[in-house]
Amino acid sequence: MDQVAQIRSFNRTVTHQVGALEGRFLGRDRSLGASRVLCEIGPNGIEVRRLRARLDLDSGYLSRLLRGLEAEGLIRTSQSSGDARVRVVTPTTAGKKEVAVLNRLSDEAARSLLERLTEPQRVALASAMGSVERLLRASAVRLQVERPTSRAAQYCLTRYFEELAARFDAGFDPARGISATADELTPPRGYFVLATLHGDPVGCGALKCHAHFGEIKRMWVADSSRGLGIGKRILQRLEDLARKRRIPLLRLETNKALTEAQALYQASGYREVRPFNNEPYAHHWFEKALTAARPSVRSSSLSAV
Amino acid sequence: MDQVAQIRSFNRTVTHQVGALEGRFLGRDRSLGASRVLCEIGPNGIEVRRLRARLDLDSGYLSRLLRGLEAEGLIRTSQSSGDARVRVVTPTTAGKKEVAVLNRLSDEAARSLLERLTEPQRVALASAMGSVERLLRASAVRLQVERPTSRAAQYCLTRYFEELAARFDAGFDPARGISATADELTPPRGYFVLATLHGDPVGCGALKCHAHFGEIKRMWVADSSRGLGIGKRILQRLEDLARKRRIPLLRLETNKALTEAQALYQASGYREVRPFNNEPYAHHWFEKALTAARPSVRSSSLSAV
DNA sequence: TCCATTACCTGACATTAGTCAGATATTTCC
DNA sequence: GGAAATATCTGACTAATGTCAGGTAATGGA
Repeated sequence: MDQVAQIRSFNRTVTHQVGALEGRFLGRDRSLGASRVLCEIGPNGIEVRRLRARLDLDSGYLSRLLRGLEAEGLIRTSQSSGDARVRVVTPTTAGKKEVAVLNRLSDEAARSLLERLTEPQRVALASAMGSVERLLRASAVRLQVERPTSRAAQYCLTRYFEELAARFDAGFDPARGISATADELTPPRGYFVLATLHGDPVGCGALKCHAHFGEIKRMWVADSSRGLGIGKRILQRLEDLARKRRIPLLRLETNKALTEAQALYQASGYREVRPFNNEPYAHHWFEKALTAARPSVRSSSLSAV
Repeated sequence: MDQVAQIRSFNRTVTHQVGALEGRFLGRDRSLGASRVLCEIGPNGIEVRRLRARLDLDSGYLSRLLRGLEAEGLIRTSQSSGDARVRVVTPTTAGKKEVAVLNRLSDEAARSLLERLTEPQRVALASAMGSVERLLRASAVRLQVERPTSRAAQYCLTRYFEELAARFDAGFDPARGISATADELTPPRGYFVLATLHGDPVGCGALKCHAHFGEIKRMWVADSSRGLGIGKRILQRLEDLARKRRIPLLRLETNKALTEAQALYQASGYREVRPFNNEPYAHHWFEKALTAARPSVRSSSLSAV
C-alpha cells in the first residue's frame, strides 16, 4: 500500500474508532462540542481567541457554546488584563469537577479499547500512536511571513531571548548583539517567518537582506515541538525568500551552546567559515551559496493549504 | 506517558487532522454523511443492511441518505436475489464517476499532508499508521455466541470448508468428518462463537459439550484479519463457556496442513496427545485441562462494551 | 485625533445529524 | 398455516452544527 492509500485507509479506520470513543461524552446532557470546549479550557483558563484558533470554531458558535457553559455554572468569563477586548474563560470549581468526570469517562473508553488487546499489542499500539501523533503534529505546523511586531512574533522572540540568556555562559542581552530590529525584518528590508500549530506560535526565524548577501537571525523552535523538522522548514522558507530576492549568499553566526542549531545548519548545506563579523555571542560562523531557484514544492497548490 | 494517556492524546490530535481531511468532501453540495455512504457502497454495490452495520447508522437515516443519492442519480436500488426483503444499492455510471472525484479529493488531501514531511518522516508515518490501524481493527473485533444457522455463521462455515478443501492434500468433505451439526453447536449442547468487525463476520469457533469433556471445532479466521489475535480470543471465549459448564477437559484434533492452528493451540496451553478418535482428516490431537474459573477480564464492565 | 482593525457577542438562519414510532413486505420458525 | 422476526421505508420530530450579517467596545497606527 502506498503512502497516500495508507493515510486514507487509516482515516477510515480511525474515524470509526475515535467516533466511538467520543460517544462517551454523550449521556451528560451536553453536546459533544460543548464538552470539547470545556476540556480544552484547561485548569487555568484560556483566552477565547486562542480557544477559537485551537478548535477552529466560528466566533458566533463558540460564543454560544461558552454562554451555555456559563449558564451551567461551569465557567466564568473575565477580561484579559492586557487587552480589554480579549475575554478569558476560566473553569469554576464545578467546571473542574465536570472536566474530571469527562476525563474519567475518556480514560475508561481508552481502557476498554486496550482491554481487548494483549500486552505486547498494547505496547505496540501506544508506540505507534505516539509516532503518528508526532508526525501529524509536524505536518500540521504552518509557516507564514509575519510582522515581527505582532503578538505571536513578540512571544517567540521573548522565549528565544529567555532561552539564550539561560543557555549562554555569559547570559544574553539583545542590545549587545548585531541588530535585527522590527524594521530590518519587515519587507522589503527583511522577513520574519512564524511557525504555528493550531494557532499557537511554536517557532520562528528571520532573514535580513543586504545587497550581496542575507543574514539568518532569530532561529527558534519551542521546546515542546522540537524534533519535528520545524527548524529545517523555517530555514528552507527563509532561503526561498532570499532566492526570490536574488540574494546569492546566506550568512549566519551561532553560539557554541546551541549544538542542535549547528547540526541543523550543517545538515542544510551551510559550511563553517572564518568569522565575518564581531558578534559578541558567536563562536561559529556559517555560509551557504544559494543556487538558482530550487524546485519548490511549496510554491504549488500547497501554499494555500 | 502511559497507554491510556497516549490513546487520549492521540484521539485529540487525530480528530483534528482527520476532520480537516474530511472537509474535502464538502464543497460538493452534499453532506459528509451522504459522501461517506456513497464511497462505502463500492463499485459492485452492497446490501443496505451491510451498509447500515458498517457505518453504524440508524435505519431511517440511512434510508433517507440513500433516497437522496438516488434522486441525484448516483445510485440505483434493487432487490437482493436471495431475500426479497433485502435491498441492494449499486452505483450508476454517474455515481462511479462521483466516487472517483471524491477519491481524487481524498488523495489530494492525503498528499498535502505528506508534502509537509520529509521522506523519512513519510515512511515512518505510513508504517506507524499501518500499525495503529491493524491494532485498532483488532480491538474493534467483537465476539458473541451466535446461532450456527444464522447467515453470518453459515458464511463463516462455508469459507472454512472451502479453505479446508483447498489446503488439505485429500480435499475436504464435511460429511466424512466427526459431526458438528447446528444442533450440536446450539446451547445447551454446544456453542458457536462468531467474531465480527463492524458487522462483517471475520472468524468463528465452536464448542461441543459432552459429559466429561468438550470438543473444540470449526476454528476459523478470515484471511484479511489474521495476525490480530482473533483466533486466540475465540479460543479463550470457548474455554470460558466450557468452564461455566464445569467441563474439566477440552479436546481437539487438526490437520497437518493447518500449521498456524497448531501454533495457536500450543501457545494456548494445549498439549499434543495420542489419537483419541478416528477423525479421517486429523494428524494431530490436543488436550487441555481446564482449571477453576480463570480471572476473566471479560466478565467485568467490558462485556457490555 | 481619527479610522481601520480586532475581539467578541447576538440574532437569524439553513443544514445536518440523530431518534422514534409506525407501516409494509417478506421470511423464518414452529 | 400463522406468529414472530427481519429489512426497509416514511413521517414527524429534536438537537446539534455551521454560517452570516450586523453591533459594540477597545486598540493601534497614521
